[in-house]
Amino acid sequence: MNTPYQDAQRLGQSAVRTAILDHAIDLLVSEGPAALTMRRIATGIGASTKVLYTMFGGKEGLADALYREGFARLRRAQQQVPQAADPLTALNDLGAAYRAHALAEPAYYRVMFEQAVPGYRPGPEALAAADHAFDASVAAVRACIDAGVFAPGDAPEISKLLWAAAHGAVSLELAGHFPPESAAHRFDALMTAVGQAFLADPDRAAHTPEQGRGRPA
Amino acid sequence: MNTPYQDAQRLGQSAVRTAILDHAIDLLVSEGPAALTMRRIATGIGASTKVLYTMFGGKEGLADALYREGFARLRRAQQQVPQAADPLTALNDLGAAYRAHALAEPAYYRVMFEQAVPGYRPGPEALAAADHAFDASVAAVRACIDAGVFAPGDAPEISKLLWAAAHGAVSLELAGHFPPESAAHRFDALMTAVGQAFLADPDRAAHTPEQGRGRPA
DNA sequence: AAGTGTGGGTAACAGCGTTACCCATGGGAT
DNA sequence: ATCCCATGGGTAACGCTGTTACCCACACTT
Repeated sequence: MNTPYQDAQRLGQSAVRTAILDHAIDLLVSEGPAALTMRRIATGIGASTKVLYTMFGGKEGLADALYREGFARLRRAQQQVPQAADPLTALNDLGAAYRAHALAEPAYYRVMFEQAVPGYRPGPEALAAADHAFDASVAAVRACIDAGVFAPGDAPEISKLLWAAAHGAVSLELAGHFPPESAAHRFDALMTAVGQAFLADPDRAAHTPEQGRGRPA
Repeated sequence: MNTPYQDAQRLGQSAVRTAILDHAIDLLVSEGPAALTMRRIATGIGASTKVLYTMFGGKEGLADALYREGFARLRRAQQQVPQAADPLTALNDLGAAYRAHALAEPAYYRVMFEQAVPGYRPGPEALAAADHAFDASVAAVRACIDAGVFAPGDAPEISKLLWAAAHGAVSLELAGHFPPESAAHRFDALMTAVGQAFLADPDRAAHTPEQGRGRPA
C-alpha cells in the first residue's frame, strides 16, 4: 500500500500538484478554511510539508492555486448552462447558475471573495484570469444587444454591473443577512431590476421587478 | 507613567473594554487583520492576555465587538449624511456615503463582510444589530415612495436590494476587480440602474444609467 | 485581624507557517 | 565502472498563534 503522494510521484510532477490541490480542496469543502493547514494537507497525502513548499512556495502560492481553481470552476459552470432561445432568458439563466454555483460550493466562494485563506490577495494576473469566468456572461449580454433586446452599449461593462449585483446578493445571502426563504426572490428581483435598465424598450412589463410595486408574489 | 490599562482600570470596567477595542481597532486599521492578535492587543495596552479573555471570552467575542462597532460606525456615517431636498438625491447621497465609508475604513469593511477575523461568524442578534445601519436608507426609500418618485412598494425590501447592489460593487472594488478609475462610475451606474427600476415614472431620463447606452461619460 | 474570594500575571500547551540541516538517491563526468 | 555533485525530501526546530492551568496579591467581609 502506497501513500497518495508515492502514487502521484511516479506519475510525474503535475500529478503531485493535482494530488495536493485535490486534498486541499477536500479539506476546504469538508471542514472549512480553518482545516486548510500545510501540515494537514501534507500528512493527508502522506508527504512532508517540504513538498508543498518546493511546489507552491508557501501557503500563499497554494491559496493562489485554489483561487484560480475556484474561478475555473465558476467558468465551467457558466459555460455548461444550456443555451436558451431568448437571449434575455439566456442571460437570466447565467445569473441563476452563478447563484446556484456559489451556494453549491460556498467554501470556494469564500476563497474567491472573502479571503478565506487569511493572508492571500490575488495578484494582477490572477484577477485577469478570474475575469474569464464571465466570458459567457459578456457573450450573453452582447447577444441581447445584437437581438435588439438591450439598447446598444458596452457589453463587458454591462456584464460587470450584473456581476456586481449578483455578487452583492449572493454575498449577503452567504453572510446570513438574507434569510433563505427570501434570498432567491431578492436575487431575482435585483437581477431583473438591473437588467431592465438596459432594455431597448423600458416598458416591457414582463421584466419589471415584482418586488416593491405592490404586486404580491 | 501608567500603562493605558492601569489608567482605564481606575475608570471602571467599561473604560477597560473601550481601551481594548480602541487598540484592537488601531492594529486593525494600521497593520491589517493579521496584526490583530490577542498578545499584541494585550501588550499594546500594558495588560496580560487574561484580561481580554475575562472580558470578551476569547477572540471570537472580540471579533463580535469589532463587527458590531463596524456596523455602528456605518450607521453613524449614514445618519450624518446631510438631508437633500429631493428624496431621490437624498437616497443617492446615502449610497455614495456607503461607498465612501467602505473605502475610508476597508479594514472594518472586511471584518463586517469578508471574515477578516478568521473564525468569526456573526450570530443572529449581531446580524439584527447590523441591519439597523440601514435605517436611514429605509427611511429615504420610504420618502421616495411617499413623494411619488418611487412607485408604492415595500421600503425595507427595496432598501435591501439597494444594499446588495452597493455591497456588490464596493466588494468587487475592494477585491481589485474594479480598477480605481472606473469603480466610482460603475458604482453610480449600478445604483442608478437599480433605483430606476422602482421609479413611478420609468421615463425620467435624468436617472437613466449613463453606462451601456452609447453615451460617453 | 483573620479569612475568603476574585481578578490578573506567568508560563505552559498544542498547533500554525516556515526553514535550516542532513541524508539518500540518481545522473553525469572521468 | 566508479566517483562526485546536485537536487529533492524528511526531521526537527523556531517563533508565532489562541487558550488556559496555576498561583499570587489584593480587597472586602466578619
